[in-house]
Formats: sequence, structure tokens, C-alpha cells
Amino acid sequence: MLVADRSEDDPLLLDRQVCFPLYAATNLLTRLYGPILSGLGLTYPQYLVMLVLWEEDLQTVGALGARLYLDSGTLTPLLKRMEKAGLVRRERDQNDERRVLVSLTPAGRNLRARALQVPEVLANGYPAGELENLRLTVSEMVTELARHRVGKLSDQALPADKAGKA
Amino acid sequence: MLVADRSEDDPLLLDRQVCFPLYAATNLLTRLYGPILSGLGLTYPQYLVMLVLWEEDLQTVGALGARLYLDSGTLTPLLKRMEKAGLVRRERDQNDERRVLVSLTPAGRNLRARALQVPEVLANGYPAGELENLRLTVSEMVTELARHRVGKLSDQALPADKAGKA
DNA sequence: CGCATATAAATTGCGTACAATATCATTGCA
DNA sequence: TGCAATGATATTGTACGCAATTTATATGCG
Repeated sequence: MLVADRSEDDPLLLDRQVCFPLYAATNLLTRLYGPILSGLGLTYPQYLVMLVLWEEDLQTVGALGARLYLDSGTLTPLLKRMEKAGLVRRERDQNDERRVLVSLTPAGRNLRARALQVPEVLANGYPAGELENLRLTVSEMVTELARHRVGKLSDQALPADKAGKA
Repeated sequence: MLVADRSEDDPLLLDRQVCFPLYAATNLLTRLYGPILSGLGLTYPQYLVMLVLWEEDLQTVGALGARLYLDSGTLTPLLKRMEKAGLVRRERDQNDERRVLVSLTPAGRNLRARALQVPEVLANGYPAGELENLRLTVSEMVTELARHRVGKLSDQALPADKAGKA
């Protein structure tokens, strides 16, 4: 019996993975948001950046990344495209030239009114309680996953530390 | 009062969105899988393809896409990389030259034994019941989302149909 | 002050994702 | 048979997403 079993307790069955439905749901949701957001001139990650800025204008790239769990390698080009589209401004912090401050332009602020219909259209027909339940469950997982990678990652399964850090 | 309120019933608050935790969880999970899968020479989507092929070898590109909710624009280059890595074979179906059949090479089949430890390492410390609960909830949403786009999408919020389909 | 260290973004290289289009094979039907 | 319509992949172009590296600034410490 060298070949592993394909029975229902096989840990490699696609339908047993938690990661897969999350992955599929994210892809399907992105496709669902796509046509609606394109009417606002936004992509899905750009929409998330706008949500953060509409809550609190004038943030550093790092702060945006901390909120959205994205790093500068993703955010820098994305923000440049949003700047080119006239939605945000990017300028070096005068008090700390390492930082870049991102803020809304008037056009970016005004876009908010049109964006108000987005959640409305998307929720369309879904029972609110079920969505709220899903949101809470997945949010807890996000908190857990974010805690799991303190420094970077690569320490989620290492048995012994190599260099003394005590 | 032209400016919309930012109170807790503001529908645009990031923490009220269902889409965001799904997005964040997927990104964090991909980062978590990354280092583990790279030991197997796989990326995360490639791992998913392998899961499908380990369950059922010899599938068309379309069948893989239907299972993973991905289209040929994503799968074709991905499968070519996996072919170059020696994990799968791609060959035209002799009975229907439009189709491309994807099958495992011996190396691809053998990789399964090493992959068995992946779910083990990842689940590490998580209560199984909680994961199972999350999996079921998100899976239901995937089913819903997949149903919502029958032909393509673009019909999830149209108020009146233009051409009679009755 | 002078320099090692740390921090914040930007850059590079690679691998997805997806819409739109193109290519080629198959099928249906006059 | 011939050809229009359909179907299955492939290609193109744009936009992420991330690891690793680089650049520039700030800070700490002798």
C-alpha cells in the first residue's frame, strides 16, 4: 500500500481544504465587483484603498498597507495609477522624508457619493444576517493569520531557533 | 449635510465589508503557504491544480477551470510552467483537437507523498471544528457566487431586461 | 560629529487573474 | 458538400501580489 488512500479522510481532497473556498470566493467576488467598480474608474484593490481614505484621509503608504495587509511592492504602483487617475495625491512627508503621505483629491472625495451604491448593489438579495455571520468568522481568521506572522513569516513551523535572540 | 455620515451604519466602512476579510484572508493564506509549497516547487494555484489532478488524473483545461473557477487565460500559462517543471503533460485530445488534456508525469504523481505534510503543517494548532465550520460557510458562498454569474456576469443588478427572453 | 543600524518606499523579477480577442476544430444545417 | 455558428484553448494587455533587493532618510550611540 504505497499509494496513499483517496478515501474521504484523505487530507489532500480539494473539498476538504479551507484555503480553496477562500481563494475561490475572493476570485469570484473580484469578478463580481469588477464591472460595477469600473463604472467608478476603480479596480477592486483600489476600491479598498478608497474605503480606507474615506474613513481617514492623509495616511502613509505603510499605514494603508497595515490596514489592508499589503506591502509597498503592491501599493506603490497601485497608488501611482490612482494618482494618475486624479483620485489621490502622493507627497513626501516634510517631517520625515522617508514617508509618503497619501491623501484624497477633491475628485477622490467626490467619488464617495457614487460609491455608496456599491454595497447596496452587491448585497442584493443576500440575507444580511448570514453575511454578517460570515464577515465575523472570516475576520477572526484574518486576525489569527496576521498574528501568525510576527516578523515576516518562515517561523510558523521551525522547531528550534538558530541564533540566540534572548 | 451633503457629506455622507461616517457613523457605524455607514455602508462604506472597511470593517463592515464582507469582501475585505475574504480578500485579506486569501492574501495572508497565500503568503503562509508560499514558503511551505516552494519546498515542493509549487506556487499556491499550482498546488490547487495538483490537488485536482491527484484526485482525478487526465483532465481537460476546461474541467480544471470549472473545478477551480479559473479560465484559460490563467490556466494556460500556469500549466505551461508546470509542464516545464516536469509535473504535468499537456497534449491535444486526439478525438477532439480543440481540447488539451492535462495529466500527471511520474514526478507529479510522486510529489503527492511529500505534499501530504502540507495540510498537517498548516492546520498546526487550529481547532479542527472551527476550520470545518469556516470551510462550510465559505463553500456555500462560493456556490452562491458561482450561480450568480450564469452566462458571464453583468446581469446581477440590471433592473429590466432589454431583449425578451420569455 | 561620525557611523552603524533601523526604517520607509521604491524597484525588480516572477507568477497569477481577468477581459477581450484570436485561432482552430467541431457541429449543424441548408 | 459547404459554411455559419459554436466550442475549447491560446494570446494580448493591464493590474495586482509578493519576495528580495535597493535607495534614501532618520536615529542611536560612542
